[in-house]
Amino acid sequence: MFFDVKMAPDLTERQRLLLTLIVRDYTETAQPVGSARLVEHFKLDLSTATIRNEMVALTEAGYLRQPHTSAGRVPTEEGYRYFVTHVVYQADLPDAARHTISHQFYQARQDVEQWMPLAASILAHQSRAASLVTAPHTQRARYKHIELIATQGRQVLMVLVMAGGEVSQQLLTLAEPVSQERLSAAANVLNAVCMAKTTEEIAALPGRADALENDILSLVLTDMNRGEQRVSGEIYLDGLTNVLSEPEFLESTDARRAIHLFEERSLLQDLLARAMPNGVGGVQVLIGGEGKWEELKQCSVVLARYGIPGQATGMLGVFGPMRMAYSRTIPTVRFMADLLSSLVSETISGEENEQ
Amino acid sequence: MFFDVKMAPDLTERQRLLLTLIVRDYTETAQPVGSARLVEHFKLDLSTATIRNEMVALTEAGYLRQPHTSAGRVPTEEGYRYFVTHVVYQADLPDAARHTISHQFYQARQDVEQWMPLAASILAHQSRAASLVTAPHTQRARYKHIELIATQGRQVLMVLVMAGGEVSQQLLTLAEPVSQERLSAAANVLNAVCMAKTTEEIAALPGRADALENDILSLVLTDMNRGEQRVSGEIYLDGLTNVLSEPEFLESTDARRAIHLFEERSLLQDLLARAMPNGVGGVQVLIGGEGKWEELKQCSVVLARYGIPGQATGMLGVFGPMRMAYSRTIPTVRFMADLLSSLVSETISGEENEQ
DNA sequence: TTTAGCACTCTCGACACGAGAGTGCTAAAT
DNA sequence: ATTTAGCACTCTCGTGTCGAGAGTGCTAAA
Repeated sequence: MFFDVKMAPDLTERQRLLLTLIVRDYTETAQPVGSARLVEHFKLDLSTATIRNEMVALTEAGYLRQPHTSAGRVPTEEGYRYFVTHVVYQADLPDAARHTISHQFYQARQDVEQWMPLAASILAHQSRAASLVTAPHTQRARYKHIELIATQGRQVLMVLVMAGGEVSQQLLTLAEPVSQERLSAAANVLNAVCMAKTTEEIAALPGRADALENDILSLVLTDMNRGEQRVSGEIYLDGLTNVLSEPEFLESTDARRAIHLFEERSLLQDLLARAMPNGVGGVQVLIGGEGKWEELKQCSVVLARYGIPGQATGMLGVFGPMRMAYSRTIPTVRFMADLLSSLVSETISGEENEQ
Repeated sequence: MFFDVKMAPDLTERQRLLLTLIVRDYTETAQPVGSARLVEHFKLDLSTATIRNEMVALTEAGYLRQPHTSAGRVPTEEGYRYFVTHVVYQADLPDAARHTISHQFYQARQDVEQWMPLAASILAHQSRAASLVTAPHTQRARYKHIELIATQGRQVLMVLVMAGGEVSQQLLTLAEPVSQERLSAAANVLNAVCMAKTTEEIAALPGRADALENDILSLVLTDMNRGEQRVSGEIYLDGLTNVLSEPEFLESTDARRAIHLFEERSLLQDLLARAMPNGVGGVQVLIGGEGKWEELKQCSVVLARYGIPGQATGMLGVFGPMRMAYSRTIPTVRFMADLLSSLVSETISGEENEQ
């Protein structure tokens, strides 16, 4: 979906500069930028007339548009896309930012449960927009461990651990009370039998003689299946208020629809699934919904997948108005994806992977 | 903070009726309601002039106000409070709603992790506002079970279960690799020693001879302490978009501040802690921030605590504009609190508590 | 005590008008 | 051939005016 540099030779160097400046200025001020504003604010050594001439070229090329006759120019979706692919895409995050982020994660490396909210918070703060992070998800769940803990009566807490470190809990109500010893025995048997197996392999096992073990086993299977069917685990959001105070969200009703997308988790999962079919790697930038998402008309989403392809991956990204600070957002998203990838690989493989 | 019925005898029966109708109409339409509108919409057997006379009385009593000279009346904070305490407070949720809610929970009773998001979703849907639910939290954490699971290398997953059913996971990096057998042995020892003990009791134990056990034990303690210091566990939100589309949130900047309150979890926890010092029981209604919360100027919050006092309690509530459908919200919140209380008591005590 | 009547006040939408911003075009300058 | 100055043109936006309409408070009659 990205243009190659050589495929867009239709802009002179100066036009490219002007487009860049217009995008930069507009993302800051949210005001259409005119020729005079451009020359004074960026101290250009050109007259406004020259700039106006270039502007008509950029407008005809489809990168700019005028809200009305006597207004300045505003980037179109193509304008943003040009800016993203040609100017900012390969930019790196400044060292200072890299260090502070690494530091924050170093402090939280102990506690896996803090990773996701921390990542969401950092993303939201750095990009000054809304962020989303999904927990890493094992595409092919592998059984690691089960624990059965008796509470009083017939209630039993089942804790199921996957190879990737995912943990799911469930409260069962048995037909009759069972002692902790009995439960532990059953758990031990199942742990021995199912170790490192996938759903299919477990399903293919011969049925257990013991009724209790059999019941638990089927629950384990449904639980693992449910995990696999989800596109990804829980979704962590942060920074919605950042985006709420942007001027384009003050009135426009279709901005409100976009936020609705974020609350309805199923919609969001659908978006993630369809936006990123590919593996870990590049940062995907969805500008204005790309015609596919009506709800994202005025918005942009910067997404990346992290983790280890084929084993456990999750997604993270930033959501904001189309007029977004891509030059800050894209490097941040890429860096965070790399960082989380290395954390996940430490967890799974146990290899020490200082970065 | 509630008025007693006998403390507010300053309203005649008819004035109370009119106040009720005005509140009802205003919560629906968000438009100031005038005398003519009142008589035609509710088919009153009175003239508009009579109603106007009563309105001046209600206005002088502080229950109504006029946005401007030629506008209808709008309830004041005192007006809402009167309505809440005298008209709607003891109202019950209709049977139909009770049944559907019970049904939804019955289907999800198996899976503890679904309770909170489900409760938040139901609250948001029923009240058509934003909802929040905190996980039940054991005020005095009691150790129940620990599980240590080796991943490759020096990484160990620790799963700690409390008596109330809370589970916390943590990823440890040991100084040197340790076998699963060794870990299981240590876990068994700790489980035997710490069973059903509180933080203080565990801290008072003599140090373990074994270095591994000692290390784990101190981690357990910090983890339990962290749980106790939190006002409550994770906070589940839902329905923010409901409240976002309300007219008072379209422009007003201080409505935006209120939403900010919801994102900054620490602020929210502070609010919850200060709003509900007391135990389980009544539903607390905060109207317009009650002078204590600047951020909630135009908003109301309906809160209740649920669970078993002294053992495990959580909070749930609804957040919306001051112009909120209290007559639907308050009974829903009360019912949900009761429902969750009985679920929690099942989990803790294991008693079957059909409701 | 209720109601009809009426003058009064205030909001709100429509309309007009002028200032200002920004443009496109043309012709001169480099 | 490119850049620039100049200028007419168009459009937005804020302001002011105006009239219609809504809703009130008051007074006097029922």
